[in-house]
Amino acid sequence: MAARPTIEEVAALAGVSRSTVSRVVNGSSSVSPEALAAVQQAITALNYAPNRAARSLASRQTHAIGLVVPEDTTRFFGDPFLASVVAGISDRLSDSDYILNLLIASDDPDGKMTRFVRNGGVDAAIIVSHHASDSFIERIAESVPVVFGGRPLRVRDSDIVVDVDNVAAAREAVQHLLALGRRRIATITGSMSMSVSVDRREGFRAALEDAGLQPAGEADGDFSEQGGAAAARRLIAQDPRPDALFVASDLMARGALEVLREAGLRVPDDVAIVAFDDSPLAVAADLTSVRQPMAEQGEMLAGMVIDLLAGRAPAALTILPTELIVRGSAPAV
Amino acid sequence: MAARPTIEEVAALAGVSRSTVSRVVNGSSSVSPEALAAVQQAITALNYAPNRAARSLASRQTHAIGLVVPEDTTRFFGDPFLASVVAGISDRLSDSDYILNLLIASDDPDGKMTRFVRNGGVDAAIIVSHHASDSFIERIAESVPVVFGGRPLRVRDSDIVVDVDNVAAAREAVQHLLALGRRRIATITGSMSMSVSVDRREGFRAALEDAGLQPAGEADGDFSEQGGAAAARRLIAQDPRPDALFVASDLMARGALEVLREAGLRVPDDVAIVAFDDSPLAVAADLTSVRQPMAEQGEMLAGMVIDLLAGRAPAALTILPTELIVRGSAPAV
DNA sequence: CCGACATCTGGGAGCGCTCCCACACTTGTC
DNA sequence: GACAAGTGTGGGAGCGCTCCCAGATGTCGG
Repeated sequence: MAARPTIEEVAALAGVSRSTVSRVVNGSSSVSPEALAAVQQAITALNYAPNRAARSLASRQTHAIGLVVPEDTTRFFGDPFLASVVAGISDRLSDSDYILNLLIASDDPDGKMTRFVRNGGVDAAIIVSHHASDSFIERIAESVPVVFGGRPLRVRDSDIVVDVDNVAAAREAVQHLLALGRRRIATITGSMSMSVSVDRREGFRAALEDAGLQPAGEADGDFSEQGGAAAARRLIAQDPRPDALFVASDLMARGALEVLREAGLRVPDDVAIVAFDDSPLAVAADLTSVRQPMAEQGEMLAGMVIDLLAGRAPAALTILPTELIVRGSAPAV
Repeated sequence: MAARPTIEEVAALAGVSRSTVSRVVNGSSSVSPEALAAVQQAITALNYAPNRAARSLASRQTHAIGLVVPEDTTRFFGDPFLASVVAGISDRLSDSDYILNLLIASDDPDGKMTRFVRNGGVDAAIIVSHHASDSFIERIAESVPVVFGGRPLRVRDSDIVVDVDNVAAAREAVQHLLALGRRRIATITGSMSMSVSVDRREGFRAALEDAGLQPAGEADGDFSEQGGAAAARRLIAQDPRPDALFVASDLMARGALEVLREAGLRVPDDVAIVAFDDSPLAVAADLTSVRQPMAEQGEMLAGMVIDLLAGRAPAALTILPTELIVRGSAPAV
């Protein structure tokens, strides 16, 4: 907890002016080699670290990017999708001089998070796992540039979004189950306040309709493992029992698998499963799953924010590719 | 992205001085009711939010607390222990006017995280999941007050630590297995670069020694689900096979359970298991587990940091109680 | 009726930077 | 040899706050 030297002290030691030190610190080109060397030496000698607050105040930027996740802590931590996205974001950001600020709160009752953003806590925000009810998001978008991971339910013209084609991906997943000869196909959806859930259900319904079939059940699993288990319990209690499940996330599928096992149902013989995300969970549980490039999505989100802050306008809508990864829970035909 | 009003503009509208507005914003007492009302009105009218950077610069504090987690993102997200601790910290902090800054990095190659802290990014840091090799922690502790969740391997006099008695807790866990009549007891440990792992193994050994027994195996599961599975695989390959496992975390136990099931071994009949953490995972998997108050630990860590910053010196070492929660994986005698 | 004290208020100074302009000094050009 | 066009450098101003001191006003007791 040594006293922190100021730029002025570094300048004095290096025998140059404040400005020159600032140029060195900020990597400006027009500094003579001698001055550069002297300043660098002074910096290490004094163990100088520029004051963030002063820098922010003068330059009007914080060099911080907020990742807003409107979920409670438990959910945030449990979900491999979010984990991968965060990993992607961190990865991309570690090449830049921005730092990541995780802002996790299912809602923002006292407005602390919103206030933090509005007070100039971050230069921009990435928003993932956005629910229709998250009104504080709008207040955030008013004060800072924003990029969405996953389309918000109500898109405004100015919104910048990175997403996958959930409808098409879900359709393909269900078509795989159909190709396997399954006819009583049910789905476990995510929360309907999120567009991903709505879209995947839409793809599910469309595929069945194309085949002239009715859904064998739709249950909300709320994107959690327990929710997936509960939904599976409801679905297999039906008569006739579904012979296939399209589950909107690996995590919910894991919960469902447990329930099927307890019920003595074999996967895929009795019930075939296609899940979504292709997270490490899918590998571990041998789940056929729709791969969406989660880490890439994170990287892309981060890259877009950087572009945005650099004055380059990113594309309003980016659609990333998905791919059905076939494993044991719904094997190849 | 409306222009942000300054304190000066608020003052002008309210017909008072900058200072009075500052007093209102910071909750100072000596402001007349009329002035208070006028200022509050002006603040809402202009939608004023004080500039964080300016405030930090002038007051020399950031009102941010860093949570340093020296793990990679995947591990950070997967572990229910960390999830609960973070939840506890957020909870406690949400009553204060501090915000939480998650600093997650298994190491800090370019020193960005360290630099952030040293640049005055946070007022203090909470460090959890500390490994012996994390040298950047020391640099952080040099520039900012620090509180440890879980004893670091090398404790310095000035360190403030919140922990549980891992040795005693592990001992009790193993004694439960002994009381069940198990005699070939093995353990799956966490990473040996962490004191929790060393301590729990010590408790394991001590309990066996008290009973005049030898460990039936010790395997490092690295506190991950896959690590736990791999460790279990190694342990059950031994001859004679262990009839009980003390696993140093619920997450590793989950991995082990899967392996046991695949091997056709029944729990608890063939292999009894006592795990550690008593996270939601333990409930879901019906694991007997040592409860440690994770959320409370988080709350306590946060409270201590707040105390520290308020000039109140917290106790150097706080030991939280543990309790063995008996479930199906190692039922009551 | 005046000093002693509490209560409220205003404004100067300064936090540690960045940004911009001005000023050397060099180099090249016709 | 005068002028234009670079280079590198220094310092003033200012970012939007907080902190502190001084002043204004009110209150009370002797």
